[in-house]
Amino acid sequence: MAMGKRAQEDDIANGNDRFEEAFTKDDQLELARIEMGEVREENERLKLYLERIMKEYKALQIQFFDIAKQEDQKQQATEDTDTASAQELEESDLVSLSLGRVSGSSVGKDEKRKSLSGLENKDQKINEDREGLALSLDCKFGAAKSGMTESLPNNTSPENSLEDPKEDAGEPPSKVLKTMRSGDDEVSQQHLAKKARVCVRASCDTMTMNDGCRWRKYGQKIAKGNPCPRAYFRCTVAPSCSVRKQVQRCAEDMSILITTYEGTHNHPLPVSATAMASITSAAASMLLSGSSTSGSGQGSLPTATTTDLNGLNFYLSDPSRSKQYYLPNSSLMMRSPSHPTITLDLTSGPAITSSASSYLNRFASGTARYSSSISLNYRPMSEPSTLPISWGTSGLPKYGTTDHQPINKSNPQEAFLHHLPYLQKTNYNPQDSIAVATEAIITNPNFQSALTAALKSIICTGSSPICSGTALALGNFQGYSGEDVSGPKVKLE
DNA sequence: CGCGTTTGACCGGCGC
DNA sequence: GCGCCGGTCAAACGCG
Repeated sequence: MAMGKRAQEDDIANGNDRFEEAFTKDDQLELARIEMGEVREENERLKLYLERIMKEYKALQIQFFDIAKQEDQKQQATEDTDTASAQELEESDLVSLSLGRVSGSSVGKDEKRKSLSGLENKDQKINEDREGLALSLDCKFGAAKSGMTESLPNNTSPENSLEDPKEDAGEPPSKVLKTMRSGDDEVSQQHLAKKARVCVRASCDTMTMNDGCRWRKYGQKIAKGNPCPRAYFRCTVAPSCSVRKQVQRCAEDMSILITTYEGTHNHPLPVSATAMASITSAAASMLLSGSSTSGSGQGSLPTATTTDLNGLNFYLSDPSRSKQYYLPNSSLMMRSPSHPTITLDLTSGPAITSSASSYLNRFASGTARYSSSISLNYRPMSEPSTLPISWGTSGLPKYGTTDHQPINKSNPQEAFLHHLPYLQKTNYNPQDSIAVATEAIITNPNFQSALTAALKSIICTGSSPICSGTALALGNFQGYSGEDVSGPKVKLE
């Protein structure tokens, strides 16, 4: 009997254990369900946003075609042979090919179009895996698409190339272009891609701004209007890479370094180089797709527009129309009218005294919107404390390999490369990522980048803050080949 | 010796 | 046509 009693007690104890075990399991299940529900809700929200944007896009598309039609008729009627008209023709090519450059009231419309077409290009692979997402989708911008694929400075391609080198046709887009349209358009597209430039302004005390790439200096000139010499660099990561950059100090504020990138990388980039590539990529894609702008409503800038890209501050100029709005004293940027240039202002300080800088400052103020989550200020190495602990002392992420390119030994002071702005995101809260990303979708003119940010933030939520933060800050994340974020398991229905 | 920088020469586009 | 100017080339040079 005693045995039986003990056995009973044991049974009870075991029963309690099992009960507790079952209870905890149920609890976990319940928690998981709740989490799933939350995720679903988020997905639903995103879905709604996307649907709304698609609706707007379609409406704008219709309007755009009407406008384009009218413009064509006008041009045929007023065809002229002087140089001015030649420029206009070039512009019209831009419009017809990349669905971008449209002046006046239609700018805002193009913006979305471009954004979507860019999205189509960039996130195509992702979209293929997501039936419901259907983002790009029906944006059949024929030539525009081809223009994007090619012209999107590789900036995207470098990253893409890490994922899928096959897609990286390399810089000369001619192959891609050949798939669309013929002769003249092809030429103009190539011309456009070749001329597109992304100008980065950053407060920097060193000789050059280290962007992670390896550069070889091939020339130096004293440009008119600026006592500071302009240095010319060529990418040496790959012999065939034709990417070039110009580095020059701002004549008005010697602490500001102006770096202008031109061309597209046709090779995988080192991890440390994907940062600037991502930024310039988004900027260039915006530029080449004729983007516009959150700034359009702020003032009357007939030829210059601005926009925020994930909080980054872009200043877009259309030199083909007029360059007078472009930093007047910076010969680096305004010299060549045939070079559409987009300026990314990473200077946080009060600025420069030129009239144009007031634009930059004004637009910079718009960036504050995201400042709580993303720090965009470029800081020199002397402020290591600003880096999240998760980042190594070098500023490099600790995940992945150490496969970054060695710093140019000729410019040891370039070590601050790793302090690229988007890495500075310090107060990142993963739970805010979705909210921020969705806000980006709604407000960001560069839909492509915004959407990527949203997806990546979702994908990365729950993983390391680095992942989330970086993804959020980056428009393109493909460069981080070490992280398996390219094969998202998240599904947006 | 290899790699990168320096620097004067050269080329081409553009405006007058 | 000419000159200006930005951009590039390539030989010379420096450095490790």
